[in-house]
Amino acid sequence: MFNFVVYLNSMCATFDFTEKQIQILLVAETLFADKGFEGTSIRTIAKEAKINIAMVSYYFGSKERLLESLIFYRTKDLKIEIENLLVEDLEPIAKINKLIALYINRINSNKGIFRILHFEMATQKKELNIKSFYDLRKSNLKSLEAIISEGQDKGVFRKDISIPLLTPTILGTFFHFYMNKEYFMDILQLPTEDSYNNYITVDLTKHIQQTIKALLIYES
Amino acid sequence: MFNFVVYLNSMCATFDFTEKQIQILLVAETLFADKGFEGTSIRTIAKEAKINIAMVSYYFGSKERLLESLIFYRTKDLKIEIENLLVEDLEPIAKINKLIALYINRINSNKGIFRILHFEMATQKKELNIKSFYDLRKSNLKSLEAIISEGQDKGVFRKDISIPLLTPTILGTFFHFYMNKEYFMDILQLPTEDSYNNYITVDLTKHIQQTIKALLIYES
DNA sequence: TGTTTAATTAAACAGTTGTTTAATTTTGTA
DNA sequence: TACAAAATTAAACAACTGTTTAATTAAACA
Repeated sequence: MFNFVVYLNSMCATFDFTEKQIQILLVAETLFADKGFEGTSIRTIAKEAKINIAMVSYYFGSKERLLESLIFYRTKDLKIEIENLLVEDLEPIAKINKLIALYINRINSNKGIFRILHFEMATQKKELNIKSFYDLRKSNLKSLEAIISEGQDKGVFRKDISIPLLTPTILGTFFHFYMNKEYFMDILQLPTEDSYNNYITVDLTKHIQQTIKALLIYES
Repeated sequence: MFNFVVYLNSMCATFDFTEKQIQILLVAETLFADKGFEGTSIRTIAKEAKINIAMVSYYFGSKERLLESLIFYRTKDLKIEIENLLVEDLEPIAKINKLIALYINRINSNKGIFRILHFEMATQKKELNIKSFYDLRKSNLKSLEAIISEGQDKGVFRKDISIPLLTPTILGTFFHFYMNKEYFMDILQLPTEDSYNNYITVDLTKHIQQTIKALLIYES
C-alpha cells in the first residue's frame, strides 16, 4: 500500500488520475469550496462520493495530499491556454481584453478550485506542495509582460506600467465580486443565479477590461 | 449564567465590551486570521489568552458568537470615519484618493479582522449575525455614490460609471495583493516585512488611486 | 485454474473538537 | 463581617477528527 502512495505522488506530474480518483477529487472540490478545507471531513467526502473512508488515504495518502492533487488536476492545462493566446494575431488591446475574458471565463467555470486556492493559499499551509501552481502564476505573468511590451513597442500603451499590479486588479476585482455574491445580488438586484452569472460574463468582464484599458493608455 | 449571555447579546449593539472580553477578542482575532475560524480551537484561544476554556462560552455563549462579537467590535466605528470624509472641503478626485487611502490604511492596520471577514463571509455561514457589517457596507457605498455624484455634477467625472463595481476594484486589488503576500514579496523583490508594508502604503495605494482615476475620467 | 496483486471494507486507534457540569474562588455590597 | 453575585476552575461529556489495521472481496495474470 505504501509503495502505491509513493508511486502516485511521484508520477502525478506526468500521469493522469484514474476515474475513481477523479470522482473523489470532484466531490472534494465542491465540498472544499463550500465548507473550506478544515470544514470538510474525510467522512463527508467519502459519504458523498459513496466510497469507504479509508479510500482517501489509500488513493492520495492524506487529506492534505488530496488537496494538492486537486490543485494539480485543475491547473495543469491552464498554462497552455494562456500561451496559445500569445501567438494569435491581434492588436495589443484586443489581446489584453481576450486574456481578461479568458481568465474570468476560466475561473468562473471552475469556481470551486479557485475559491479553494484563494482560501487555502492565504491560511498558512507552507507544507502544501503547490509549486506547480506557483510556476503557473509566474508563467502567466510572463505572458502578460509579453503582451504589454508589444503594446508599448507599438506606442499604444504607457511606458510606466507596473505589470505585476495588473493581475491583482484583474483577479482581485473578479474575486471580490465573486466572494461577496449575496451582497452584489442584493445591491445590483440580480434575483437569480443566471442573472448573476450573466452579469459576470457581460458587465463585470467589460468593467475589468475598461479598467485595464484606462490604466494602460490613459495619460495623467 | 444563561441570563448573562442573553444580556451580552442584546446589549452588545449599544454597550462596550469589558477588558477581559476584549483581551479574548484580540487573541481570537490573530488566531482566526492566521489559521482560519475552523482551524482555531477554543482551547488554543484560551491557552493564548491565559484563561480557562470555559470562559469563552461563559462570556460569548459559543465560538460562533465570539466571531460575531469580534466582527462587531472591529467594524462599529468605521462608518463614522467614512462619513467624516464626505463633509471635508476637497475636490472630488482628491476625495476619492483620500477615501482609497483611508480604506487601505484602515484595512492594513486591522489586517486580522478583514482577513477573517473576507474568509468567513465566503464560506456558507448564514447563521452568522453580521447584519451590522452588511449595513456598514451599504452605508459606505452611499458615501461613495455621494462623492461620485458631486464629481459628475462638476463635470469632472464620466456619467456612465458603475459605482457598485468600484468597490470590487479598490478592495479586490488590495485584497488580492494582501492575500498573496508571499508571491508578491518574491515577484517584486521585497525581502522584509517593512518593505512589503511600505509598498502597500505607497505603490499599491498609488496604483489603485491611479486605476480609479483613469476609470472615472478617461473617455473611451 | 490457481495465485498474486489491487481494491474495498468495518473496526479500531488516539486525538481533538465545542460545550456543559458542579465545585470553588473572587468580588462587590449591605 | 456576612451574604449574594460573578468569575474561574478542572473534569467530564459526547461527538467528531484523520489515519491505520487486518480481514475480505474483486481483478489481473500465468
